[in-house]
Amino acid sequence: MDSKFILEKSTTVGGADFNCRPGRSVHCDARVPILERNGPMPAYTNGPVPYKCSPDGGSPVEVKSPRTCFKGNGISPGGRISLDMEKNVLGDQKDTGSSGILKRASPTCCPGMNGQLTAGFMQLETKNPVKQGELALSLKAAQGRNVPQAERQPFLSSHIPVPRNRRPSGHADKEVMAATVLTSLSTSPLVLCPSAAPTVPEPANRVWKEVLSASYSSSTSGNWSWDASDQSVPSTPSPPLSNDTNKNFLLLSQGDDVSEDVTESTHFMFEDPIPRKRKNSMKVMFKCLWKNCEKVLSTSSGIQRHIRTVHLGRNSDSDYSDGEEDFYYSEIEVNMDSLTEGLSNLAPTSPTTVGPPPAFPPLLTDTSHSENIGVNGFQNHAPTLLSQSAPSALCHIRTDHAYQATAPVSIPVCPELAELGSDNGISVSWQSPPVIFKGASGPVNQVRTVSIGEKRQPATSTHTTVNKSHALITQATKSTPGSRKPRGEAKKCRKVYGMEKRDMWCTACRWKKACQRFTD
DNA sequence: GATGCCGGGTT
DNA sequence: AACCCGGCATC
Repeated sequence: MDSKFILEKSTTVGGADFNCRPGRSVHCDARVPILERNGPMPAYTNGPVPYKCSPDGGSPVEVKSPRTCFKGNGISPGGRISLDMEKNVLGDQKDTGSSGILKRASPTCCPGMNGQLTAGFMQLETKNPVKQGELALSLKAAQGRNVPQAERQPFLSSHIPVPRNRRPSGHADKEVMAATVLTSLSTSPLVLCPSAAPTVPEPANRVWKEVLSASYSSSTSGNWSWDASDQSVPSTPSPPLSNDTNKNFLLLSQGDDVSEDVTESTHFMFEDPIPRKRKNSMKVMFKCLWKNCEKVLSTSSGIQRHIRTVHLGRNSDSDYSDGEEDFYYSEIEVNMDSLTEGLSNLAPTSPTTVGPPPAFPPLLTDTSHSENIGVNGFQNHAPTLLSQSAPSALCHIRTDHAYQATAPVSIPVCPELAELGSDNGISVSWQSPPVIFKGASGPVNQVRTVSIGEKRQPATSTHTTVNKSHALITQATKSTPGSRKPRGEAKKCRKVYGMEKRDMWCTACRWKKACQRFTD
């Protein structure tokens, strides 16, 4: 059941996939704390917390969430989480196992979370009467003001019906309210007790339900507009609430690109022909690697346009691209499950705090090893434009070694490219070796290898082709069967990195084999 | 001489 | 299969 899945996942943020490996794993692994994707969160888990989740009109489904509260060590969710997050950002990787998720709960990493979780918790019915009462009291005003009486559903203790006719309305206050509710809920000691009174006072429950509904409604009336497919979501039996949450989360930090690619993003998030398919929840996204910019879009064109217009100062009206943008974004795999989980867990920590995104994820702050890689693959992916403020915390960048990769998307990058950024007064380190991003979801549909010359000067592509043709002819004429191929023109790892940085070579070069990174 | 990498050996 | 290196062709 989708709802179950969504709810379940939304309460296990700990699974957020943070295994980012930009460029070379050698540096990346050392810098980036890799959080256990599926590991338990012992520090914050005191046993399953039963919830009942039911789709619209459906029967309740009990979901045992490993984490919805932060009681664990008796710490206050908000403060402790932020502290842990800072620690994690600073590189402390020792205790990622126990608090990995919470570390990423910092508002600085996931700004704008206060509104989203509400959607994720929409159909959640807690068995905690006390909390329900608190919720009712604290949110009653908001409910009465924002939820039309007609939309109020008759109370059913077994499930929470989702209003079918949600209307957009002012949502800021409701989001805050909902976040507050979630905070209260997450901190409630009774939440930890599955044996708590199973029945919930009707008024409280209703208010709770309405709060969530209102929040959900507000979440759908934010910065984007629903297309036809989207509008069906709230009324479908199993609305992809997690998707909504994700979308909200991703869009909040998006800024100027939100409106222009709204349709794409909604398609991306909602037009999944097989919504129940959760085996492969990884989505290929494109993350801007510009310093202090963590924009994540779902399409390469979108991220290119973003980089071109925002960072490179190019004419936004022109679609012309010289390819330079390719080197300022990277392809990442976003674990949608993790996103959902992250939303659910992060919001309660600081529901009203929408802090600016961190300067850059820890893995990228080290400019000497920054992996400013251009990656362009999966172009046939459903057009989408999404953005999130904490992609590094929830995204998974997979990089396979060039020599070992099979049909990867590879973008050779040379140090010379660093100068490209300085043309615009921007200093960017390009010492990192090129990387190959290979999507985890099946075969690569498109392989694009771009050498520096080719990439930078599309106009000369024909010239390059001519040269290559010539080289082939020359080779054919002078080569004999069994003879070695002529030496490639591209700089190899040895030349790019030098002997002193031999560890940065591709494996093939290290083994004195044909370079797999700078292929000809 | 530096570089690229084939071919073959070792683990 | 991963790793390493002698040796040769190429620049």
